[in-house]
Amino acid sequence: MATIHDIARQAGVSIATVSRVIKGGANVKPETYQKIIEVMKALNYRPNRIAQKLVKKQTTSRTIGILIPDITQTFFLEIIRGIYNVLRVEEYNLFIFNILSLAGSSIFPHILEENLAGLLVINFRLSKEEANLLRHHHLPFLVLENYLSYAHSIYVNNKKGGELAAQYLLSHSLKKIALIGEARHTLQQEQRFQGFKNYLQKNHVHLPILEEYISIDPHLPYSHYTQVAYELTLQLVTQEGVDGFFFYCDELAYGGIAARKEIDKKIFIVGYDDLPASSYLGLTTIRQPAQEIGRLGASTLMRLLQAEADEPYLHLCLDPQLIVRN
Amino acid sequence: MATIHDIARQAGVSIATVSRVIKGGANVKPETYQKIIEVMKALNYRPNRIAQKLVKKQTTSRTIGILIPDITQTFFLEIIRGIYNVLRVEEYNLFIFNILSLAGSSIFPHILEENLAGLLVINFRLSKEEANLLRHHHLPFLVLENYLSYAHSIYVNNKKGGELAAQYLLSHSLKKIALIGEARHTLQQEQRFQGFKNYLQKNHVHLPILEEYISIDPHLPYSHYTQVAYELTLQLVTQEGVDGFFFYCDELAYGGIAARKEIDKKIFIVGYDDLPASSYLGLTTIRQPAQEIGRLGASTLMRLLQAEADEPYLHLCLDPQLIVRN
DNA sequence: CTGAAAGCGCTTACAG
DNA sequence: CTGAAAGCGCTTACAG
Repeated sequence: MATIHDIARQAGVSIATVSRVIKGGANVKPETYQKIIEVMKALNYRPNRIAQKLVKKQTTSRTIGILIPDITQTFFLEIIRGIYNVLRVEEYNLFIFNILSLAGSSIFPHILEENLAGLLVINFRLSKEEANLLRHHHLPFLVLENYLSYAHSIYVNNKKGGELAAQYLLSHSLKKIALIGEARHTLQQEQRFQGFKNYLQKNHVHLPILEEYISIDPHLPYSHYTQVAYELTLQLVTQEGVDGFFFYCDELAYGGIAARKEIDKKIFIVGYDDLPASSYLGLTTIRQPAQEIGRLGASTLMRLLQAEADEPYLHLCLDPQLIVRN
Repeated sequence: MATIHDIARQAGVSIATVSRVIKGGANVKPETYQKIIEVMKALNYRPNRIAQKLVKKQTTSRTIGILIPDITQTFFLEIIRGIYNVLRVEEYNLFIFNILSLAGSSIFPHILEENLAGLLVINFRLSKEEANLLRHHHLPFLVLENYLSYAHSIYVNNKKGGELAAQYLLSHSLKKIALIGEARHTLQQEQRFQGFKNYLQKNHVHLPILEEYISIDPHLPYSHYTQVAYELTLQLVTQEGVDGFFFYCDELAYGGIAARKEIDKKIFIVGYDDLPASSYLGLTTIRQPAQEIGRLGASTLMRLLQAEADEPYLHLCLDPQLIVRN
C-alpha cells in the first residue's frame, strides 16, 4: 500500500503538499495539484484513515456495538428495531458484530479494536473473564436477555414463562406433551423447559413428556426451521399421539400451526415471544416484548454512558405474560 | 485524556513498560505491574485504539456500512435481514449509519472516516458528487432501491408497480380513488403514483382521484403511521366516498385494512411491498421481495470488492408483482 | 525485567 | 504556494 511518502517522492514534492491535496488542494498550485493527483491514481493511493484520526485526535465515536447471536431470527431483529428506535434519536450509529464465524477464537479483541461508545450483549453467555476484559478497557456494556450477577443485565424470567406455558396446556385435558427446542440448548431454552417441568412436578401431574431438539445450522436462515418444525409436529401427532406442544420460540411454533391446519385431531400449541405475526396467526404464546426490551436496553445503556463507572449492577427482571388466542 | 506518557511519568517507568502492561503484563515485574495498574485506574486511562491500530497497521476491516433512511420501517428491516444473511456467512460485520440527524451536514465525511470495506446505499438520493467522493476514496459501493446512471444500482421498477396497482383497482368498478403517501415525497413514491396515473391516462379512465400525504416525523417509529392511515381511511370513506385505495407501502395499508373492518361499505385496497405480515392480513399488494433484494445487494457488493475498480456500472431492474388476496 | 529509540502515516503551525 | 519539523499515542525490536 502506497503511503504519503511514496506519493511525495514520485511527485517530487514534500509530504506536506501531498497532504494539502488530500484535503482538497487549497493553497496548492494547479500544476502541482494535477501532478500529485496523477501520481495518486497511478499508485492507487488511499490515505490511511487511522493515521488521519490519530493526528486529528478523533478518539470518541458515536457508535454502539451489539453482539447478537442471529439476526435472521425475527425475535432478535425486533430487539434491534427497538434498539435503533432509541439510537437514531440519540444520534448514534449501530455496529452489529458477526459472531457466526468465531469457532474457537474470541470476538472480544475485535470489539475492543472498534472504538465504540458502548456495547449491548444480547443473548450471549458472557463469561466473567470477558466481562472483566470489557471493564478493563472501559467499554460500558449491558447484557440483554440474560441474567449475569457480574454485569448490568435486563432479562425476562424464562422459568416463569415455562410455568405459564405449562399452566395453559394443563388447563386442557391432554394425553401427551412435546417440548420442541433447538439442539443448541441455550440457557434461555433450558430455563423455559425447566420452568415447564417444574410446574408439572409441583402440581403432581404425571403426563408423558417428549423432548425433541432440532439441530440448527447457523449458516441457514432461521426461517428454514419453521419448515422443520412443521414436519416434526406432523410426525409427533400421527406417530406418537402428542396433543400438546410447547415450542421454544414462535418461529418454530409457526410450523406447528401449519401442521395443525392439516390435522383433524385437536392439538394445543404454545409458542414463546409473541412476534408481530403471532397475533394474525392466532398463536397462543408467552409474550416477551422484543421491541420494548430493545428500547429499554438502549436507553439504559445511554444512561450508563453518562454514569459513574462504579455504579452498582443493575438487574432488571421482566415478567413474561401468557397470551391466549384462537 | 491521559496518555501512555502520563502513566509512565506518574509510575516512574518508561512508556515501553506501560505498553507491556496494556498488553497484559508479560515480562513485567509484579510490583511494577501493580504500580502501573494503579496509576491507570487513578487517571482513568484508556489506551487510544486509533494509535494502536496505526502502529499495528490494522488498516483493512471486514465491515460493510449501510446507509438507510429508516430502519423502523419494516420493509427496510427486511432488507437488512437479507443483507445480513449474506454478511454473516461471508464473515463481515455490519455498520448502520444514522442519517436521521443530518440536518444540512453531510454524512459522507463520517462514512469515509470509518474504514469500511464497502457500502450499501439504500433508498437514498445519492448525488453525482457524493458518488464521486466515494469513488475518489476508493470505497466500493452499490445503490439499492434506486436507479442511478452513475453507479451500480439494483432497484425495482416502481412505475410498473404503480401500473399494476391501477390495473387491479380498475378491474373493479369504483367511484373514487385515493392515493395515500408520505409528505416526504420520495422518488420511489413519485414513481409509483406516476405509474398509477399513467395507466389511467393510457386507458382513458376518468375517475376522480384524491391524493393525500401523511407528514412523517422521523423521530417517531414508523408503526405510528399505521394508526394515522387508519384514521385517514375512515375519513375518506365516510366523508369523501372513496372506495379504492392505493397505499405507498404495506405498513400504511395496514391502517386501511383495519378501517375496512369497521366499515360496512365495500372498499378495495392495494399496498406496496408484500411484507411477511401482509399475507396473514389478506392484503392485496405489489410485491417487491425485501429480503431477496437485500441478499442480492450484499452478494453483489461482495463480488464488487474483488473486482476491478473500473467495471462498467451494473444496473439491475427487478419487476414487481401483483399479489391478489382475500 | 526495563528503557531509548525508531517508526506507524498522517496534519499543521511556522517560516519562507 | 511549499517544505522542514514536530507531534498525534502507541508498539516493538534491540540492547542492556
